[in-house]
Amino acid sequence: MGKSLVIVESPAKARTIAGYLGDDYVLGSSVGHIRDLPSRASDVPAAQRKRFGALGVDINEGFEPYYVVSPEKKKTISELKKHLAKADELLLATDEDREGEAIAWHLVEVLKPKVPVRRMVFHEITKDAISKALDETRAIDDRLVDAQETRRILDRLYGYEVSPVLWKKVTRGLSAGRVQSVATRLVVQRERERMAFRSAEYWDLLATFDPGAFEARLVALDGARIAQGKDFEPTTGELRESGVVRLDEARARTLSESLDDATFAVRSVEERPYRRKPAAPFRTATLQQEASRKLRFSAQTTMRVAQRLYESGYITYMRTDSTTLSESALAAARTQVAELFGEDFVPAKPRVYGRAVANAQEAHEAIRPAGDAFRTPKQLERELNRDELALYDLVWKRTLASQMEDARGQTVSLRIGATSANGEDLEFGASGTVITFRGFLAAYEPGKDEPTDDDEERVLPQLKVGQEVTLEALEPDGHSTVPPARYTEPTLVRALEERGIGRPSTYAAILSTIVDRGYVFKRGTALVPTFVAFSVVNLLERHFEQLVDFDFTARMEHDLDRIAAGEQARNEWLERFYFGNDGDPGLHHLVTENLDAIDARAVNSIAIPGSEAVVRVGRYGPYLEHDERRASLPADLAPDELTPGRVEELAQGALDRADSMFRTDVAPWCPEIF
DNA sequence: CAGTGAGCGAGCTTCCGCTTGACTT
Repeated sequence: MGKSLVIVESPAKARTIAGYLGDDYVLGSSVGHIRDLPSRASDVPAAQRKRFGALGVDINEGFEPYYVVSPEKKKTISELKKHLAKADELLLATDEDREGEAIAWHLVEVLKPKVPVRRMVFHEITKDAISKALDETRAIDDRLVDAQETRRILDRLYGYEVSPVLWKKVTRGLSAGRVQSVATRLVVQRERERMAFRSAEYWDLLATFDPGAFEARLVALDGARIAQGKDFEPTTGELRESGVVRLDEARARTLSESLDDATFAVRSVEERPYRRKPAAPFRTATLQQEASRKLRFSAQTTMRVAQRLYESGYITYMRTDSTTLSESALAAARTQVAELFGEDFVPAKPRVYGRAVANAQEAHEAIRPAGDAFRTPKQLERELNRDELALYDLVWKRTLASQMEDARGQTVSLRIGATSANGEDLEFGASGTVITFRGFLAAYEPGKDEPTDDDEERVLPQLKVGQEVTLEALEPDGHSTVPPARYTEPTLVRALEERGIGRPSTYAAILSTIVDRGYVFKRGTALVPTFVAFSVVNLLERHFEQLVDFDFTARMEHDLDRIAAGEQARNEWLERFYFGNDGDPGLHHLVTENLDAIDARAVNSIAIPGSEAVVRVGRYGPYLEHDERRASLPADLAPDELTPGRVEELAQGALDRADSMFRTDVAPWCPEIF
């Protein structure tokens, strides 16, 4: 008698909470969303099909959605109904964010409870937080539900209206969406930069001095700074700044030889304190980044392993945008740091990390070891497999480090001067860091995408101004500038997260989507765009510019907040997006009347910098068009590898093999395009 | 009667975000 049904989203969470609540409570889980818009018209009953059409939204009647319960969810719902029949109260404990609020609302709509319904929310799974949540229940926030529904409908309209444009103008089966199209655009833009990149060569001198056999580089010649990589314009390879000296190989060799009899003396010693703070505890995006750098896990692997750790009670929830630790977690971390490293490593006050991300909803804690006392990885060696243990180790170390003291030390910068045989003044520079107190570094060193010399710990000898040093070795050293690196899984996720695009639950899925659609392929860890991606991005940039603007989602989020606050009407907002107003044509117009304005041949033509040839994307894939001739392109060719030289080679290859050579004035590949 | 081919019409592709199995490889 008198039992309450508590519904959460995750079955694992239900199990945990059941332990904190007494026998008066029955736990159920929705296993995520329980209803959604139909994915195709045939999922809508025939009688409703005319009204809701293929969109599942009645665009003429207040953008009313038609929701369907998918077959896989029928069982979940019947189980919840069974529990509800025996309960005399329903507590909706879905996550406290936009999606969680909507799930709660859908549950009420579908379960049609006859007993009182209350909404309860908590952001951490501790006994205190849950009992407090029981005392502070509220009603469902209908405005927040409105905001979620608006988001859902916007994504449906965008995805289901723009994708067919791509089928008509590029190739069947393609897709566009608020998230995937921006992700694809980022990857394409980076490749365009690489294609436009012109390398520059520059030289300097690398000296080794005694005492200490330390290395120093030539930094100035007659008072002018020696050019480094960052001084060159990426698209021209030209020097950006005029007061800078660029050395070529000959000059570097001459300079080197002119120092044979020179004396070298310390000109300056600059000592600065070094201090470095630990990074915040993990959220989904940073966990994916570090697991990629340190464990070489894909985003998908990281999430799969984290899911297992979460379900077995080793870590807290892994899909989160929050870096907050609960009070009990802070205490656990501080206690363990004191035990393992000593009191010196515990800061006077717990460290607090602010909101790290745009559009964070912070419905959960940071990702950390579960429980009120953290188990060490060593204690778990027998129960976890290799991948699980490695990921747990990462989470555990990062959590402890986040509650440890700063690393402290000294940075020393040296300048060493000499005069060449030709009377030129040369200055060499070296810097080193000595860490005197390791602080958080004792537990955890953040990974890097590309290791650099600067942040290596390097010890320089104690030297005084005026002191002479001996030249042990002197080598001219050549460098060339490199194009911006391609995105990898974690760097693309970071770029999206920075712009508030996508959610923790979707980061890994976004990567699969753009790969599955044939927009991106992986070469090692690098994400390489296909020529089809270039076509799609061309089309979207030229004809749906505002939709692929990098700030589109941020603006949407801002508007959804206004809807949630009751400052903006849902229908007005959707009306404007879809049907437009003053000057803005709206999406509907762009995908219907304006369709003829999209020149398929133009968007499917990709110019090759420095070459007369163009790549065209046809129904059967990309090919090269050059001098009225066509040549097919190898499927694994990266766009930036299509240099003018490679174009010649491919064109020649096509000529040599008459069977694969074809003329441009016959056999149209695609009626729309040619 | 069997095989071929032209012509026509119908159906399909697609979004984001929440959560796990159930499934195959």
